[in-house]
Amino acid sequence: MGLIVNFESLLSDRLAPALEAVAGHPVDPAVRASPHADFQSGAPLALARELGRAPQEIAAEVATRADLAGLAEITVSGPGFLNLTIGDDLLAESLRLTGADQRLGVPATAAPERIVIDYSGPNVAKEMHVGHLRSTIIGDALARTLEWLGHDVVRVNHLGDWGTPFGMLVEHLVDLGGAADHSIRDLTAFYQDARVKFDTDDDFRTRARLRVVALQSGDPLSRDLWQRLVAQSERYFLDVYQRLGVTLGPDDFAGESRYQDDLPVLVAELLAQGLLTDSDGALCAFPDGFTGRDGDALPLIVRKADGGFGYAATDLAAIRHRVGTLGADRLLYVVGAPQRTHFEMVFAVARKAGWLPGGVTAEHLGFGSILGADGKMLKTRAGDTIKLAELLDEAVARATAPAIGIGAIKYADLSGDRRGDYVFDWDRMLASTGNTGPYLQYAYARIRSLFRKAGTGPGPVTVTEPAERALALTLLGFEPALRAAAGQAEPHRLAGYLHDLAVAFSVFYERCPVLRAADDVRASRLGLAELTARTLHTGMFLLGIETLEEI
RNA sequence: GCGCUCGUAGCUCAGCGGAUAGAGCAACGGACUUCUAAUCCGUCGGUCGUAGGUUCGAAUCCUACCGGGCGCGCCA
Repeated sequence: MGLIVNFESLLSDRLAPALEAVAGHPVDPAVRASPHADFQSGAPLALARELGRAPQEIAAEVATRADLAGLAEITVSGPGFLNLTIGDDLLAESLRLTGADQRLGVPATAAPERIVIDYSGPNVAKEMHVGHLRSTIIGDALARTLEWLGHDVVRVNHLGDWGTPFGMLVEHLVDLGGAADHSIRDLTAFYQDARVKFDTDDDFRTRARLRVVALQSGDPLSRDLWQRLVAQSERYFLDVYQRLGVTLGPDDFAGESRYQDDLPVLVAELLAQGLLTDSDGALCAFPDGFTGRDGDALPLIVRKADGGFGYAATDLAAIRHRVGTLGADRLLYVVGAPQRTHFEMVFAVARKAGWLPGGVTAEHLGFGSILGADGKMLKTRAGDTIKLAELLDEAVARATAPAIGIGAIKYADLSGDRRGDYVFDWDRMLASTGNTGPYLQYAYARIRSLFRKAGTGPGPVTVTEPAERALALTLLGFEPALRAAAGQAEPHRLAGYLHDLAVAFSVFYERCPVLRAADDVRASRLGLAELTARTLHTGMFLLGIETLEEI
């Protein structure tokens, strides 16, 4: 169901008429959470100049006129702020309503959209490395969140499973006898061996090029060998996803190869619309507003001079498919920041070609890099890229439980603004204090421990102590936090909220004995604890962070 | 060169138009016969890169500059 108790909007609704009466026209009450009260409105300050009156005077008049009966106390404060304090009974009643709701007071969206989220996207025949971590974690958190809010989410794992490297890889497999059953570790060495041969052996290079042609023209042997590489890689990816607690499954793979038959059609459509220009044999689109190093228009190369297709063509084909066939209303790409220009160009061309109609939005959700302690891109001491599987191994080894190690990595990634770079630091992410995964997991485990010992269940909540009040208010902030996180594709807003909640609970836990309290108080505090546990659990689930019953 | 992005406490980060800029770590000092002290409380610590501008009000918006990162025609 979802029954919202959103004090900001409730207060706004009550203040708006009073403000309008004083100002003579509608005014945004601008209600915000406040450090000086539960909520505040700064609207009178904005009106002072216009009305030629002192802001305190305006605030006083608004306070007098506003009908806040049964909702809040209002006082004038400071230079002309309106401080709003919710009544304790209303707080308790709001908690009751929220607690009685399966969805913790968060209604499913009234306007569900079909949202296609493109994330993770590793390369076949290559091991996943830290470079795939952020896309996988952030994309999954967004997928979980949007889905829970009632949207129809389609996860797409845009595998790198096609293109010239596969001529080389398949040819190398032929050289090795074709039937060998390689592990993915073998495949990493396999890839490097193939690469070396490609770079040093002219004969092999020629065969590799012919192999690409054979593969792309459907030669059965080539396809079979290629398919083995793909299947084996997919098994490995799924294993990593399972360890990471990521919701990408076998049905979500949609590699670049899937669009190969669409590419000639796509080129024909673009040509027919006059959107392509021949440039030294390559077919390029030149969307408006993009310039290169020399100041000339920047090309989006759709078909290379050798007749092959690059990633621009595949990305265009993917849009065409996601909108035309999957019926997407919204396309999200959780892909590193460096590809920003590329996607802007692809979107521009797709718009012009009509594959992205007006009602459909496409967003590139970029993210920063993971840096080492030296402030540079995270690498091993030897300077190699760090394999994801090994990173997960280390996380598990360093933590007291696998879920804590994995949760620490994921939370570290989700707790900061995704656009910024972040410094990877085991000690910090595994710390039990601060804005970390372990801190949230610990808070949750403490609550579960309470219930194991309680013997009785929670009862009606009454709010009296300051720590109870603070916790109650924080609990009721779940819905706005979630809305902010989903609306702007910023998981760190939800993460920050969960940390605030865990802190509010910890303070409550220190100051307000639960099990030793007298009957009614005990039941009430168990009620607060239970709602906290449910909120933490839900929020952590939406971020993809596992909860533990005990630590 | 052009474009994007980021410069907030010693460190790692929140805050992104409103009241004395907040956390965690680090440093120092407190709280466990008491529900998980993997916790909590306190102290110390900031010309919010610089300079202008807009505004009643700017870390937040605009402009310029400085500094870091990234991108800019056949890799994805």
